[in-house]
Amino acid sequence: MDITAPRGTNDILPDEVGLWQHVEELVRNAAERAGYREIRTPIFEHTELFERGVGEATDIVEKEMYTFTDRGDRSITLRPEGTAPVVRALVERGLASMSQPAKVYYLGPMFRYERPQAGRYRQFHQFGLEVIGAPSPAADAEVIAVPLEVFRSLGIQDVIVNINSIGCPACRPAYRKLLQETYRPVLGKLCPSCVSRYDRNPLRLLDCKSEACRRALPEPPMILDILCPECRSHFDEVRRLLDGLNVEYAINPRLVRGLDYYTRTTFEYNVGGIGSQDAIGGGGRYDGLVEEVGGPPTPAVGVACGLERCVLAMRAMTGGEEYDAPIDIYFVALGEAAREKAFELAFDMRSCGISADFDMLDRGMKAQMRYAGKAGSRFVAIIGDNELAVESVMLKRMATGDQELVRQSEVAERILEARGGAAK
RNA sequence: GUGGAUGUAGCUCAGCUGGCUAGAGCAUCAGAUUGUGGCUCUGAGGGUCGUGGGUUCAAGUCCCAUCAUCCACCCCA
Repeated sequence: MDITAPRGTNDILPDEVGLWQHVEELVRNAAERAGYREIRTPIFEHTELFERGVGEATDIVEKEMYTFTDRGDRSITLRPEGTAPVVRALVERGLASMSQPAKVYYLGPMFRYERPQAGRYRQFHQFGLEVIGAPSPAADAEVIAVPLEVFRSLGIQDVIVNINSIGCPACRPAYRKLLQETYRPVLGKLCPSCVSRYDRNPLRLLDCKSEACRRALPEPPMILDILCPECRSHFDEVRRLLDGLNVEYAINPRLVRGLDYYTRTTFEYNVGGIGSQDAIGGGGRYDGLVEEVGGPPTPAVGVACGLERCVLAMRAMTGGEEYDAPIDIYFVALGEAAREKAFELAFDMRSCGISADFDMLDRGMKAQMRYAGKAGSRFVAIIGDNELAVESVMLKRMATGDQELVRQSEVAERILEARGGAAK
C-alpha cells in the first residue's frame, strides 16, 4: 500500500460516522434553538482575507496556512478558521440589508499546516456561532453559553470556562505600552519567540508557557485593572449575565488569543482527559473585523469549537459508542427466482419508508442470515420456492426468533406496525 | 519548526543476546445432515516484517536515512 491519507487527516469510517452525525445533530439543535441559522461558505478563499482578517503576525497566517496559486494566478488559501469567511460572505452579500443582528452558525472542515498530535490535525472540523451587529454584552454571554449546552448534551463534563477582556482600541495601546515598560528590563532573559513578540504583540508574552519566561517575567500589570470605563462595564455586564445563568467560569487575565481580530471579551473552554490539546473551543468579540474586511463598522462576537476534540472528550467520559443505524428488514433469498423477488420487495419496502437490504453476493442462506444479524436487522424475510408459490414470505423477528408466513403484500404493513409499537 | 518514543497480517500484539518455509487472538470467508443469525468446533485466505540504503556467510532482529503514528514543546479547535 503506497498511497495513504495525507498526514494529519482522518477517515471517518461507517462504524464511527454515527457518532459524528449524533454530535452534528446536537450542535444544529442547540444553535437553531438559540436563533442561529446555518451559513455555508467556500472551503477556500483569497489569501488576503485571512492575512487581513486573522492578522499578518499570527502563527496561523505566518506558518500554518495551506496556500497555493491557482491556474488563474490567484493566491488561494484553504480556510484555517471560520469567522473571517463568514464575515466576508455577509458583507459581500449585503449585511446592511439583513435583519440585525445577523446570527449564523457553521459546521465544517478547517485546514492548518501543523505538526499533528492527539487532538490536533491538519484537516479538522469546527462548529461556530457568530453574532454580527450586536454590541450588547448579552451577545457575548449567549455565545459563551450556547456551546456549553452542546457540551452538556454530548455528555462532556467538567468544562472549564476561562474568560478575559483584552480591551479595545481606546485602552489597549496604553496597556501595551505599560507591558513593554515592565518587560524591558528582562528582555535579555526571555525566550526567542517572546523577544520577537515584544514589539509586535506584547500581549502574547502573558501566556508564554516557557519555564524561563515564567521565572524571568515580573508580575505584569493586568489589563483588567486599566480597562477604559466602557470596556470595564461591558465585561462586568457579561459576567453578571453568566452568573444569572449559573455558568461557572474563571477569570483568567492571562488569556490572550492567537487571532488578531479580538477585542474586549475573549474566552476558552478546557477539558481534562484528552491530552495536552485541551481547549475544545474558544472565541471572543471582534468589533473591528467587519470593517477590516470592507464592511461598515459593526460590533460582533463569535465562538468556534473543535469537533475532533469534542469527540475525544466524549470518548474519555463515556465511551461514546452505539450509534448504529440498524435496518428494518433483510431479505434472504434461495434460488434465482427468489432473488429477483427479494430485489423487488426491498425496493417496495424502501418506497414505504422502511429500510431494507438483500444479498447481492449469491451466498448461501447461512451467510445471508449472519450478514442480517450483524447488520442489526430487526426482521428477516426468507423467500424460497415454498414462499414464492403462495406469494408470501417467512417473516422472522430477529430479537425473539419467532417467525410466521406473511403475504408479500402485507409485509410493509407488518413492519410499520411493529415499529410504531416499539419504543422509538 | 524542536525534542523523545514507536512502526511485524484489516485490528491488538508475540518473535530470547541476528540463523532454517514469520506466529497468536479478534475480524473476514467457507464448512460442521440437504431452508434459518447471535454460542461452539474445524478449516481457508491475508504479511516484500513502514520504505530505502548499509554491516554480515546470514537481519523482523544491528547501523544510517526517510516516511508515518503517538507524546511533549509550540500553537490552538
